[in-house]
Amino acid sequence: MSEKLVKIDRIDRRILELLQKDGGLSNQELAEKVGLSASPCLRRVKALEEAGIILKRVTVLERKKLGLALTVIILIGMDRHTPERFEEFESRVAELSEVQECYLITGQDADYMLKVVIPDMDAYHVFLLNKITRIPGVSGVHSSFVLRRVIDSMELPLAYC
Amino acid sequence: MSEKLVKIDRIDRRILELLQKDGGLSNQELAEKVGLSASPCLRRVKALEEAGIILKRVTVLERKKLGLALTVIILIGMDRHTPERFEEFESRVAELSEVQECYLITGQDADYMLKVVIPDMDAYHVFLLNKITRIPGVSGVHSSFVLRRVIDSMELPLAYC
DNA sequence: ACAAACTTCGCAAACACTTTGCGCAGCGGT
DNA sequence: ACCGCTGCGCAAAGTGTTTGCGAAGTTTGT
Repeated sequence: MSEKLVKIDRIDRRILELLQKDGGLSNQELAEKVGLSASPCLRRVKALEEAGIILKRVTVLERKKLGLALTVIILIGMDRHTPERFEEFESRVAELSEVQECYLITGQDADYMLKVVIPDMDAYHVFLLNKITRIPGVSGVHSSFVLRRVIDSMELPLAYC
Repeated sequence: MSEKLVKIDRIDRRILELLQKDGGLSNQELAEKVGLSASPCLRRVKALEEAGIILKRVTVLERKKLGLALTVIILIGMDRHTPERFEEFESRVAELSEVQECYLITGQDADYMLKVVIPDMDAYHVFLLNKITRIPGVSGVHSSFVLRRVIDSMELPLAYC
């Protein structure tokens, strides 16, 4: 992690746009799409990785094919707002593979927002009772079930660069 | 999209686990990690793609390096629950590059949950006023700001397979 | 229990892509 | 106009991917 500075020009932005959408693009395909030959294109991608702008590649799987039909948004309130409570909660949540996202958030109603992926209601019931409500400090839990996935990605808006 | 059936054995599961974490793994590295030679490993990955279990690869970028310091969870209520309202809302939201996630959810307080990534409060203010509240039918909007990102991934739990 | 049919492996050859060194062109500052 | 810097493309060398094929192990049917 040398973390050098990189000034992102039009071509870099295009590279980031394309790679965000398709991380499986070969360097050659990418080069062609941005109008460069393979070597400068690869050097740019490497530089973006060096700079820490490109973090990693991941593979996205289809949840339904894996029997994970249910996605739940959970809002959780804590009884006391002490660092110990938060640390305990966070390390316990980090152990749970069903939790895809967990954020500490502002707001009077909730302290944490979780996104959980799980096979069905039965499994969710077990998950909630045995995993979430067992964590010390958890006082209020509100579950919202996802009916429709309008947008679900990790793409960042590059328009502000 | 032939979408053939695939029975996921122990090795397939391992492949999916590894690829979820690091989509940039070469087939050779992957093969070594799962204890296979390159050719059967590649054939399995291809089969998982064919079956639609592996959806795509994406590249994850570092938001802070791109000047996107703020993440907001927005809960939105609609005035009338008609299909037209929902369709209009969803197609308008799909146009907004700042919106990373958008789900139609159950619950009395809100109809939609959005996750928005944006540079700062000023930009968010503009975004909310010019983009979100302008969409017909949006009646209640509640913003929660992300203070800490405990978990943020797209990994699915493979323990249920 | 045995054989046919099927599955899945590893090896090796053919092929393709990635990666590096190098020379050249364009640009900004003096 | 010249020097230095940056970034490009070409080409060669190095790696990785991909395919065909025979062997080994497993299941199915008789």
